[in-house]
Amino acid sequence: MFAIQPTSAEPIYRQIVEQLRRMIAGGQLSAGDLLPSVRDVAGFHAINPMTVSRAYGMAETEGLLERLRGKGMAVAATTRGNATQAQRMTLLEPQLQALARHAQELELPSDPVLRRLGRLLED
Amino acid sequence: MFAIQPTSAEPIYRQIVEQLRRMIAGGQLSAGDLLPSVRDVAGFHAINPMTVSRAYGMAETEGLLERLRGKGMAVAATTRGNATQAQRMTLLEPQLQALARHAQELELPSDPVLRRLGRLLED
Amino acid sequence: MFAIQPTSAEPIYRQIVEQLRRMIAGGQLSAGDLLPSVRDVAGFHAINPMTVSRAYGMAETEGLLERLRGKGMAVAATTRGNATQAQRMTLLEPQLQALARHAQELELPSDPVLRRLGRLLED
Amino acid sequence: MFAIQPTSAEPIYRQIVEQLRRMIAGGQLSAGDLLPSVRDVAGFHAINPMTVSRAYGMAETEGLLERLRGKGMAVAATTRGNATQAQRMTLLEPQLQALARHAQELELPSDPVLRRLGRLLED
DNA sequence: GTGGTCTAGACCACG
DNA sequence: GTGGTCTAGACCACA
Repeated sequence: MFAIQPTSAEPIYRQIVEQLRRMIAGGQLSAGDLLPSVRDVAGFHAINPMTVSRAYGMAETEGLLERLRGKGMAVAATTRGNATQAQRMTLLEPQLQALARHAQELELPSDPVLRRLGRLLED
Repeated sequence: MFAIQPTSAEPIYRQIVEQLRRMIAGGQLSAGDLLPSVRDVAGFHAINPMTVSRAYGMAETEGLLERLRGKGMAVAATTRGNATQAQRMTLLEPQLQALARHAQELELPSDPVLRRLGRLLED
Repeated sequence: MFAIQPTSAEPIYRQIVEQLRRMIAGGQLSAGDLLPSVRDVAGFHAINPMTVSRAYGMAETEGLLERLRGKGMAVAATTRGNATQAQRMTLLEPQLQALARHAQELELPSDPVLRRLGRLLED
Repeated sequence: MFAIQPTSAEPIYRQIVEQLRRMIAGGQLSAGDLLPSVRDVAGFHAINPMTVSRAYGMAETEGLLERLRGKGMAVAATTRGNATQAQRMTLLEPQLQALARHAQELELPSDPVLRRLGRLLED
């Protein structure tokens, strides 16, 4: 369900929240879709349930999810969902800018960087 | 001298270390080059000297820099420097993979992502 | 817990790191062992928590320790631990050479030096 | 003349002062003996003349050396020189205690440590 | 409860 | 002038 890297410098709870944000914006998750339970996610990835709970809680605060009593968490009905392509590009912009800056610091020409990214995007 | 974003989630000292790593690998800094003093960097960016000192210290531990007693820090002579393009691509790989994964979660087609990155790389 | 001499010329944080290195190599600390918290060590020895934190951080960089998020620092699982006697002798070699050189500069015969060391090793 | 390790953590000036102290206590240097000039020592070891000068100055302050105008530095006449063996052992005691503690932390038995030191003392 | 980061400022070591 | 170490204390991130 989620791609989680416990070793990453990025905190686990944020990996989950941002992944949710992207999957909802991208339409992979639609309003009303039920999310896996805190216990399931925590058990599957061997992480602390409190961490998953916190991520769900923050996503709820943000309006991405809503709590369905007795059933779990679901994608919020109010979510606009499936944002326009331009809106989704905006979410990627900071990472694109950081990547470009780093490539320049490495004195890498555009071509190999674009080709490598193109290949990764095909998968 | 360094591009520092105090608001970023990435700690300042690590921003400096990683920037050093890239600039040395990219050849913008060559073995023997003297770095700006801790006090200069701290004053210029209005950050605490200890933060800069910590970054320099870690870069020294990593073998990127060496201390010239009484003169300051310099790019280490042992540094291979100016790594091959393939080696430099390796430093960018994790970011490329993360970017590709996020683009897919956003259900973005390759084309606009590659075009946007291409434009950023031209600057 | 740790033997710390605040008056020594050797910085406190390095005293801690090197002691960790020896105790792990010697098997007194085993992979997975939880270390006393930064605050405990700092309080016990009346030193600044940041000093301890710095020592732990360097030991982590060196691969001796690993951070268990929210639980503290533990001896790294990857540590070979309990090195062979020959490997442990290697860690002592520089000090042995310095001691021998100093004894010679003092024109001290081997015998009293060895006897004194022997007595100290019995404790 | 002096055994100097520029890479050591111990500052160069102190390496010189302590070596002087030991060689005078051990009788290898006698009252009146002329020391090599600052320029010679600095040139030979490729270190900063100011460092040597500082070491000589501290040794003078300590009463080990005296300045002979126009001739250079010499071992002070007032120096008791050639201390008793017990006095010289005292100068080695801190290092012996540190070594013993480290050997114990490494869980090394006395025997190999003493044998290795014995061999080094024979050279 | 853990550790991490940063600040402001002091003092030291070295050249 | 350089960097190194330490303190006291604040605030954050994570579990």
